[in-house]
Amino acid sequence: MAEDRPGTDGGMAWEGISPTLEDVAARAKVSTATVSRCLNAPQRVSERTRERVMEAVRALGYAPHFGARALAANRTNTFGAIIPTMENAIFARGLQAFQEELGRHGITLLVASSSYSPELEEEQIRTLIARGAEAVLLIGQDRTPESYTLLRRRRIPHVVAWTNARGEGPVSIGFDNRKAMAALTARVLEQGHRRLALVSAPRAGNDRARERAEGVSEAMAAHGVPPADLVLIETPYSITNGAEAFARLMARRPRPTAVLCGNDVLAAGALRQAREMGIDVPGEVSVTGFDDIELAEIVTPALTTVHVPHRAMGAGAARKLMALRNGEDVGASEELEATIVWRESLGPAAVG
Amino acid sequence: MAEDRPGTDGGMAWEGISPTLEDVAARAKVSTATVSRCLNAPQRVSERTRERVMEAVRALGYAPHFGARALAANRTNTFGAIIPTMENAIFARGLQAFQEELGRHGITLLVASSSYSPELEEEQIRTLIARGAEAVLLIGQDRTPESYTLLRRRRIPHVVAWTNARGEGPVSIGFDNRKAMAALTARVLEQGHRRLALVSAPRAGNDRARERAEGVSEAMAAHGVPPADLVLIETPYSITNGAEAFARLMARRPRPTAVLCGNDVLAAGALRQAREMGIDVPGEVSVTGFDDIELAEIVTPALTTVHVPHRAMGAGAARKLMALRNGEDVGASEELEATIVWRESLGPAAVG
DNA sequence: TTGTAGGCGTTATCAG
DNA sequence: CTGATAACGCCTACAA
Repeated sequence: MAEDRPGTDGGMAWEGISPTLEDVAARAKVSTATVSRCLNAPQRVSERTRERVMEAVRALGYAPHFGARALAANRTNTFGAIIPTMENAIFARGLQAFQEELGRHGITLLVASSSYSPELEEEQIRTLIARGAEAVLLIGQDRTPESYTLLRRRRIPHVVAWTNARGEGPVSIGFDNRKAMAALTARVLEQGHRRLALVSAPRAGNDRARERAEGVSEAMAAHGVPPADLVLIETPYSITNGAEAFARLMARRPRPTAVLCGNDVLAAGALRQAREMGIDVPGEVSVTGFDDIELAEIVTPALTTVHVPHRAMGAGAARKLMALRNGEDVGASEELEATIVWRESLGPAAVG
Repeated sequence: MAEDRPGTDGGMAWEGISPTLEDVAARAKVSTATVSRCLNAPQRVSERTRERVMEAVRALGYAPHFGARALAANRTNTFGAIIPTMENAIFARGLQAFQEELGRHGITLLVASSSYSPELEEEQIRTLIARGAEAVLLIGQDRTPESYTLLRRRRIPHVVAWTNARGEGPVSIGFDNRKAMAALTARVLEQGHRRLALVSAPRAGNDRARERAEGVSEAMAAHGVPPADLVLIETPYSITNGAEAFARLMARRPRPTAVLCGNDVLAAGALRQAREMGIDVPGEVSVTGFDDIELAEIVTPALTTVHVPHRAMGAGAARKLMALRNGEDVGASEELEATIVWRESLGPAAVG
């Protein structure tokens, strides 16, 4: 049963191996060049031959070899994105919008995650480049200098999102984390809270976390509360970690009356722990989040948080990158607004 | 400043273009073959030359061209996975485990999402194949016949997860959706509930949803409750949809006393709506979920749900695929256990 | 241990 | 409109 090679026999080609341009050409009795044209510039081929070729393509189940195409044409129609994590939904909506916008223009997205590690991110950048990413979306500003060197050397357009970078450096599209967190903190202070705690993500290698923490201090100072009084716990984003951090905070005497969380996931964990400990939110303690993901309105009590323009950032980043790839100018960085969403988890400070 | 070409000058290479093996070879004064060996089989190169080569690699920031490598070596060390959606966390944990297991063996993962559309999935399969995926993870059993044809023709190992497929067809690793849902329904019935409702994902093209619905009917029949009495609403997985479905159910007279949801996300929506409508759960109505994602223990009341062995499926699928790719035999399909997690959202049926 | 050279599947530049 | 043919960057016998 084992035949030799498919060769140019007009019969059923041997199944089991990826057909190539040559196989299609043989079956359609044309040259490989013509097949290639049928696929890439159909209008440059006569109707009759095109039909014959397409028929052969279908019959053989032919699909062009991506690597070979990248090699020969030096283009891939592929963009890359590196996000810190896929484990929670923080980046899901933004990435979805990014993807949709690219998809509309026939561009494929390659996603990698860095686990909040600059070294890992540098590695991922290398991988994306090797795989032919023509443009790259990055989150935030903290990364190794080599990461930027790599991208610049290869002339690969890149944009940083989830942050607002003034001045030189890469083009950014995002919001001012410090300003947003300061505004939220101001609201908390206006409710009479003076003993504040912040559950932050580890700030090393995470400029968003750092800026949010700075925002808290800034607002405290502006309201005449010594920033040094802030109780700060660093812990990676996860519900469990949020719960643990909250428990530790509640063990202090005196207790903080407001617990600000670096994002909604930590805040959800804090709420779970509060319920478990029988602590009333916001009656005894207020809790706030950051991001306004769907989770924020599901939990009880619903979270007061900062609404981040996820979709706008994702779509905007896609448009900027496509423009850059096409050699157009996209101007300076773009600042979007983050707004405060007041829900039930923030209330007035208890007397005393 | 514009030089001609980098050539073999020993000085600083011209920055701005991706260096190739040849560039590295020139700088290290060896042949391209030696550089290639340094990268792929370091032990076959003398210490001295290897150092020189690696130094050149670093200096030039060289990274091998993925496409070229795939073309020449006919291997990519890349696996693919197609999941129905990235929008909610249903598949996050399983995929994470899948990825970790692959990463341990130096394999890169390409992820695509099908939006629960068999046609889109077929398209994604083509794309993954074209990009060199050497093995593919799929979710569930419903797909176009062509999808399987494509994979078989190319001899691409594939495994289906999140389901348990007996008999012929592709190897599977997962749990029995029907059995799990039947077990959960039995618990509900034992609590005295007789007016049941099911909020399911659209069953067309989704065997897991179909089997779960069948499980409900099966358990009802076994308990002497006419399956025809089941009120069924189909709606895509999302919190908002879950909330809307719940509202519609509560508008019926008589109301169902237990609302089973096809997954935790829908159930979370139902709970939100219940709170909004001032309906007590489980006092007036019981609600159950499916999946046991983190969300399930965050919501109020915490969800009674089916714990799905996400991580075990992901890791197991990775091991099976790697074995298959290496030509080993992996035996038949593997059935894992899904267990019921009893939390607060399920209680006894109100009298009357 | 190292170098030479052919080929992987595709695109693109030429002639016909 | 179609067909040769030379790249593209890398791997791998095969030779030295």
